[in-house]
Amino acid sequence: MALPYPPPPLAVPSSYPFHFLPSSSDPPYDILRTHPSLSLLSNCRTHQSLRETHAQMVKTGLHNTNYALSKLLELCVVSPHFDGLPYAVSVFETIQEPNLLIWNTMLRGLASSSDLVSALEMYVRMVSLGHVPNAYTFPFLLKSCAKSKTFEEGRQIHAQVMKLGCEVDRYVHTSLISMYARNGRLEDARKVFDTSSQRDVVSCTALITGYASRGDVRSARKMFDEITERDVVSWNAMITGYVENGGYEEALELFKEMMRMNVRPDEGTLVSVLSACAQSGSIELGREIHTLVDDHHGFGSSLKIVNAFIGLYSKCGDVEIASGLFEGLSCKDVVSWNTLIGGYTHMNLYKEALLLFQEMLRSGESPNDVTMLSVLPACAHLGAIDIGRWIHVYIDKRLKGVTNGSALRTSLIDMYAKCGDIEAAHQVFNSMMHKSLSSWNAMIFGFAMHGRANAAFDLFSRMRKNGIEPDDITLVGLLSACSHSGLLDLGRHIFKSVTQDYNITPKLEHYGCMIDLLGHAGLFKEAEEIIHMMPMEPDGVIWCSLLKACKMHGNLELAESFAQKLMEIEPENSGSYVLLSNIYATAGRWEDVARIREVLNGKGMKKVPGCSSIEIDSVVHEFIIGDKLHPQSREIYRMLEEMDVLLEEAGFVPDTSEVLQEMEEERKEGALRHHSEKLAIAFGLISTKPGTKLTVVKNLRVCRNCHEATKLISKIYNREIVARDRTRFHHFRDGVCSCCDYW
DNA sequence: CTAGGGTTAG
Repeated sequence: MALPYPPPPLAVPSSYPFHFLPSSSDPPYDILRTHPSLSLLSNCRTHQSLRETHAQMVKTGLHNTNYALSKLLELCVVSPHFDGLPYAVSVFETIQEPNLLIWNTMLRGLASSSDLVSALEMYVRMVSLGHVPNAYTFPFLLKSCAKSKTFEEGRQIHAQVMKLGCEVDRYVHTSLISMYARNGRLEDARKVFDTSSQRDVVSCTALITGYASRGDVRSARKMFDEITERDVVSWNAMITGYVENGGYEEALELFKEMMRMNVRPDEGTLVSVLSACAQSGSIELGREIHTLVDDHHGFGSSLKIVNAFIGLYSKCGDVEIASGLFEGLSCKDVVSWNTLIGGYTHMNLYKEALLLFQEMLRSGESPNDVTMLSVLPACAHLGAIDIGRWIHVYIDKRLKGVTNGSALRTSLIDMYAKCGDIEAAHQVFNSMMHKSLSSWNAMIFGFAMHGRANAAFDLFSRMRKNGIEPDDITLVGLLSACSHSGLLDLGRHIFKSVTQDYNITPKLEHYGCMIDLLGHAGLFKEAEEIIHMMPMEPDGVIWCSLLKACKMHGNLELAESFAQKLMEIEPENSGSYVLLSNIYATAGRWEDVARIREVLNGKGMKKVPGCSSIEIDSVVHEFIIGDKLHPQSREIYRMLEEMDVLLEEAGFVPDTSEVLQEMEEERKEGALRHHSEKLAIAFGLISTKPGTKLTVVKNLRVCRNCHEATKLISKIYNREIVARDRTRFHHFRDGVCSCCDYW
């Protein structure tokens, strides 16, 4: 048969930046293999040394050989010492005719990053250039599909596997099982599993992980028990499966059994077990393992294990030891930073969390999604909106397609709402393509907190129209919207529908909101009926809200009995004593005030100091009552004097009963003692341009005096002032507050 | 050159 001459041009997509030059013919293999530049390659531990070796290769002409290039790429892609993937990609793009090994190496690298799209693009490019994938290609590709949560692509790859007859390859077979299992498609995984008669440990382990990640620990255990020859990995998979599903006891039990059977634990075992200890609070076993590890095995130098210990100690409350271990690390990775930052957030040490985050940035470590999920709540607590905004930009720029995208947005909504910028929160919410239930919930809570009950309920009906079922948290959000706005009847209606319409068993929080609403309205009888009716004991928050209601309605008798309950439940909480003494003071019962103070002093308890913070130019400034520690203290107090004069001129009369109830030593400083929020506002006024909105965060509730004063200040200085107290937001503008004096 | 498990948050 005569071939056409000249041959027809190759159909090559024009968009590829490839130069189809004739491939350079590689020199004999032996020369290549022993070439000095190539032996240098394996010693490269930094990005810099890699580039130098690459330069060597260019000098000697090795860069034109596919063999040397594949070695170079492989090193870039697998090196644990640095992230060489971007460099690999840039080198790859210069290769004139990459061979199958090189394509596979690139896919290998892309599979370990979690970038499915790039991996698929690479595969499509490879195939459309006429390469036929082989059994080495698919495991990499399937790993990419397993990591992302879309199994559609995985199924298409499966079809390609079948077309090429690669399903008989052991590696491909297990990769397919794992891909389906990790995507939650256990039926499909099982089908692939059953096509082979040989049930090796590896396939079984893939299924164990799949069952466990879907919450089906029993099927996982059944599979585990069926394995005749278990290896470390299968033990680890089962232990992790238990940990993931909260079965810490079983996990630790299995670990002990594993030790009894003389299976030597590896790094992965310890990491899982330590995670179980951390989450279940088994600090003793954790310490035991710590001494064990220090004594025998060489695990002390393993970064992953040290990180696991940092997690253990910071979760179990020993932040000192955790930060000691962290400081002792000569080489920290993202996880080390994330773990300690998360530990600080966990222990409510928000300032420390933010400081460590800033140190992380200075050190040159790039934060990832997990970092942000720890840092954003810290911003939210402290009202650090500038840092929060910075993080928002960072997420948009650098964390575009990460797996936790939805969680990150939800965390941003919460951060903006808690930092006082409800509009920004709303914008983030509206920009979300895939809204999860928790993002709806976060937005509803945001509106509730800002006293915008209408917006909360509008959002709720939008949510229902979108066919989304509310959960218990959604309904707490709605109830708290009612309780922040005093919507008693609507609250009653929602409370009823919790059980009747949504088939949700009311939790303590639902009862709490309802009791708060009733107490606020002075309906103590009804509130107490609910307390008798509910199946659980009320907590401190509930008694506290009733106590506050008593103060508002001047109900001394009930106040005493509620305070009694509160002291029983939380004997070390000074709040109950302070509240009760305030109530006595309002009623003029000074001997009772003195008596309570004595009890308080006798127990060595101290009133929690009011603390307000304001963020100016990304720096959070904290103030406590009467505080003179700030470097600009003199200017602040000068401003306060001016404010007091103007307030008086505007007709402001302080409520003296609130002044009189201050503690003795505080009273010495007179009636002009300034609450922390006023200090923060004064500082805000002198540190920002006229007309700038001020946002203040306070740890306690705003007192009536300060509330009145702030209303006037917003008018006198023509400033919008947003203040967050313990439970909600107040937006002061032109002499009025968004809460309409109901809080 | 390949497959199963393993740190951080929620």
